[in-house]
Amino acid sequence: MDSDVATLPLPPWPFDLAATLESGQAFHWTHDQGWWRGALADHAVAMRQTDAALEITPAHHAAAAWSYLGLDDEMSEIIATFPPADGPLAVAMQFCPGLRILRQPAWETLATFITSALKQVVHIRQISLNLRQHFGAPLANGIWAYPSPESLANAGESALRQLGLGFRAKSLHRTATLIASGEADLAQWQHLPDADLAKSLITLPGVGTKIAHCTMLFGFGRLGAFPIDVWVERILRELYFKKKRTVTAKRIAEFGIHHFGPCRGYAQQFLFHHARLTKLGTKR
DNA sequence: GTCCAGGTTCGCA
DNA sequence: TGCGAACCTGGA
Repeated sequence: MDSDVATLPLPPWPFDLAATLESGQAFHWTHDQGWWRGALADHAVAMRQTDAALEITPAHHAAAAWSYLGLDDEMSEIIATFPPADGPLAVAMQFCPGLRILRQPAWETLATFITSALKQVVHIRQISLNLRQHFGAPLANGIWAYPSPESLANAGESALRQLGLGFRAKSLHRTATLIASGEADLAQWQHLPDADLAKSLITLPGVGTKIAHCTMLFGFGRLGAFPIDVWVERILRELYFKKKRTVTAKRIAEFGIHHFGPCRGYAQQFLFHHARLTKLGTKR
C-alpha cells in the first residue's frame, strides 16, 4: 500500500526522525513496522528515515513533511549563534545532534500544550489521541486530525473531562470557544512580534509563560522562544548555577534568555532532550 | 495507600 | 512583586 513514496535526500547536517518526533514537541506519532504514522495538519502520512534519505507517503505531502520536520532550518547557522565554549550545551548537542524543532499547526500546538500542564508525556499522548478520536476528523489508515476549536467548543467542558483532562478541560474548552468565536485569532497573531505574541497567548485560559513559549516555538516557528519547565529549570540551575542554591526561578529565566542568543529555542530543546533521556537533574 | 507529573491561577502578605 | 495552595487523574 506504500507504493506512492517520495524519497528525499537528507541535508548534510545530522537528522534524527525518531528523536525529533519523540522529543516532547508532538504527541500523536506512532511507530509501526518501521514507519512513523500520524497527521500533518489534516493529512494522514507515514514517514521513515533510511541512511541518507527521508521517505514520505503519500508522495505529494513530501514538501509539507519537510517543512513540518524543520528540515529547511540551516542548522550550521543556528549553531553559530550559540554561546561559544558552553560545555553543557555542547554535551547536549553531541548527545543528539539530529534533533529539529517541529513546525506544527498553531492551534494544534496550543491546545496540546494546554492539556500538558502537570502531566507526564505518556498521559499527554493519551489525551491527544483521545481528543483526536472523539472530536477530530477521521483521515486515512486509522489516523485522526486534531479537533478544530469549533469541535472542542461544541463538545463542552464535561465531555472533555470524561477524556481524562481533569482541570485542564475548563481551560481547553474556554480557549477553544474564544478562538471559535473569532475573539482570539491565531492567524492574525502570526504577524505579531515575539513579545506581543507571547502577551496575546497568555490572555488565553490555561496559558501561562511556559505554554505560551512552547506554542511559539513549536507552533509559530519562533526560535527565540524559550520555554522553561521543571526539566529546563532544573538543568539550568544545576549546570550553570551550581554554587548558588538560592537563585530564584526568575533569575534563571533571565539568564537563559540572555545567555543562549536568538535561537535559544533550539538550545532549550537540546538541553531538554538530553536531560530527559539521561534523567539529568532528577536525583538530588 | 502515597506521591508526583513539560503549569496556571487565585488569594494574601 | 512574591509565595503558597488548589486543581484532576493515572501510573509507579
